[in-house]
Amino acid sequence: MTDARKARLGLPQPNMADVARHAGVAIGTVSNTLNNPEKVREPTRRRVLASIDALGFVRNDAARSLAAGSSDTVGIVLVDMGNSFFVDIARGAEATLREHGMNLLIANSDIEIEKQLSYLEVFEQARVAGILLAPLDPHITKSLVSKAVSRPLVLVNYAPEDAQYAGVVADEHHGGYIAARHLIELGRRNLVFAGGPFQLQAVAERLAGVRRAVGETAGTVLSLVETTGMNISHGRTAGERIIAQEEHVDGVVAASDLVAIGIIQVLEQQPDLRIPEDIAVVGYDNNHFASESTTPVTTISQPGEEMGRAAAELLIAEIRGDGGAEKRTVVLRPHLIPRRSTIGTASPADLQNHTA
Amino acid sequence: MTDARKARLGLPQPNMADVARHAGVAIGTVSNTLNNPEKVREPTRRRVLASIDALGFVRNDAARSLAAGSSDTVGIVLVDMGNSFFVDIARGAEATLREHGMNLLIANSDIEIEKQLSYLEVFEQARVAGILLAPLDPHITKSLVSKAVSRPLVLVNYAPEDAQYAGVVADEHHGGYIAARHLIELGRRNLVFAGGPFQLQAVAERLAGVRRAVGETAGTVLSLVETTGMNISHGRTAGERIIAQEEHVDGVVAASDLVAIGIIQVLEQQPDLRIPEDIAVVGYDNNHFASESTTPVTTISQPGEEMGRAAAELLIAEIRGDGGAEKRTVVLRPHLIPRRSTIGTASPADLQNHTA
DNA sequence: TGGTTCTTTTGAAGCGCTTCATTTGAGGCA
DNA sequence: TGCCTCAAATGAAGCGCTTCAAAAGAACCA
Repeated sequence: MTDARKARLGLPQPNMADVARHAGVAIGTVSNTLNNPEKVREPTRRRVLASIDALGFVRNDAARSLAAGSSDTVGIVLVDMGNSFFVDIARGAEATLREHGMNLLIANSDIEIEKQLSYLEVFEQARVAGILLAPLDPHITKSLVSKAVSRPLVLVNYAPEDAQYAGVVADEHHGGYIAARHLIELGRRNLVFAGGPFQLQAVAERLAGVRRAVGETAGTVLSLVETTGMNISHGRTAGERIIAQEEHVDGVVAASDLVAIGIIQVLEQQPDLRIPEDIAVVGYDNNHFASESTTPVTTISQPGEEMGRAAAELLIAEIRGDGGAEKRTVVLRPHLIPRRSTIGTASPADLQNHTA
Repeated sequence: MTDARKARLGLPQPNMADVARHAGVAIGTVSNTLNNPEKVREPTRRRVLASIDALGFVRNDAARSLAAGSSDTVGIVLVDMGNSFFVDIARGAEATLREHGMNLLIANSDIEIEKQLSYLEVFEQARVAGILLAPLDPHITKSLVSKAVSRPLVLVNYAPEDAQYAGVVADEHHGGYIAARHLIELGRRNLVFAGGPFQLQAVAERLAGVRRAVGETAGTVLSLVETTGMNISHGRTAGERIIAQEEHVDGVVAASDLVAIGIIQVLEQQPDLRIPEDIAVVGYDNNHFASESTTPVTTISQPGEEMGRAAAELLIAEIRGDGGAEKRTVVLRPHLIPRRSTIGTASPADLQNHTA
């Protein structure tokens, strides 16, 4: 059977015993050459490595992790691979894991809870070293997580109340704050916050941040335009409501880039309104097309990559850490990316890097 | 050591022997219950399943694939997770694999050859059942592939000349053809093909398709605007060249949506030019923002998901197939998605589904 | 009841690796 | 030379599963 497989693969698929024989050493020495090179004398090591090369040996990870009781692969379950935010998280996590000699395997659950569970189980079966979970909806997640996972796990983009798991989240409040600050610093005093529904936690927090900034500067007023969703058509609706407003609005904080784009599309059709001279718009999320649209949109960039990195760090600590270290929740700050929709054709250089 | 691990995980992590003991059967019976249920008598099976549930047993995949000599997981190496085309491929592959009870693990290589190699090796070490490789640049890939992979492998979006591997590709020629046909059917006779550089194979093929369509209809002329790249700024440059052209152009086939958007941005600034009445524009790739821009862009949609599905089918056949079945290359056709940039505000219903 | 056939269950033999107690051998010192 | 020490190398014992030849049971007929 095995021979049949070998034949089909066309290659002998040598194992450690073959390497050991070829190099004239014991099997344990081959293992040490690979895993504890400092325990093997230089010439011996050389010989073993040469044999590995000669035979084209690739160590069998299944056997390795079976024997060792653990693997050096981490799994991440992403809710939506179509969303660049999650892709950034994966990228960040991967970079950090790589620095620690570990690998990242990605599973795409496409918002379907069932798949999310199924992949959690795949990782569980594979006995991965740890799991990163980037859920979309907190509620759904909650029940998920406690299920079936008996492995180090870190939550990304979701703050667990029960300190059972470590987590990494973005500081939405701060994002709203710096968006509004940016407008205020540009001299705008009549602001609108557009997006919704407000009961979405992220939206609520962004709004709170905006409110704080508005409250800090006397003479600034804020009105709200609540939408039922966060895509372009919702943005258009919001735009029309903004135009219809009695007072002259000179600054808009949109809860997403799509909403911002929709608003801009409507505003641009008004012959007497110029962006940003008459009205400046800030979006949120740094979607690809926020920078690609006719009027590039100033936006709040989620710290996706940093979140991924931080999550990986936490996970590694948890994997290494013997026993129950406290489960921390790391909060990372988004930053502002100034573009034409607020600063016009001015050089963005002097406004760049509002990372703090 | 193992006990320490168990303790740290907080759960006993029972194995098959535990289950067998608990159910009062032999270990082989537990295995059969899971893998060959038809070989186990109903009551016995029930008892075993009950025990599995009671103990919270999760089978160890490392041991499983070590013993069985193969796993039921397939790996895919994506060059660019930020590109929705590749994400679609992964989605399609995943769907098909799932129907066959297999799982898909995604590795993101971010255009870095080194990472691509490294993940190929990870999959190799993990002894995955097979590998899907979706490279970006054919040249790079060629050397890559033959290296280090002794496992069923299917190439997506790259047609291997040497029939060493099966592959799935999109029919670029057809894409160019239907883009031009669409314009011709709308009565346009003075076309431009914009994009480049022309030595990119995909661009060359799309252009060939356009040429064929133009050649088929008497009275239709085609001029070329070659760009040095395929993003929005290249599109703007192309747009200016189109405006400068002496003859009146009434239809444009752009080699990418970004180029199309750039062109549209320039054209829209001409006061006397209306889109699509005076000039219609077709893009390519169905990028997200092609549909989201102010003037939604008619585009050729790559059959990403179908390609993923087809690739998975091929791979499964190869995994199952004993011995060297011929390595096929499946060619899939893209289809047209009509939007405002060519059909204006007309209902797209009667133009939809130009899938053939 | 005994014999025959077919179904179900059993459990030992690996799969290829890591681990670690043990052995080997080199080097230093008297 | 002999003895001791410490570094290097050894190889047997698992890790948890699948497999499969063999044993046990069930079902049937004479």
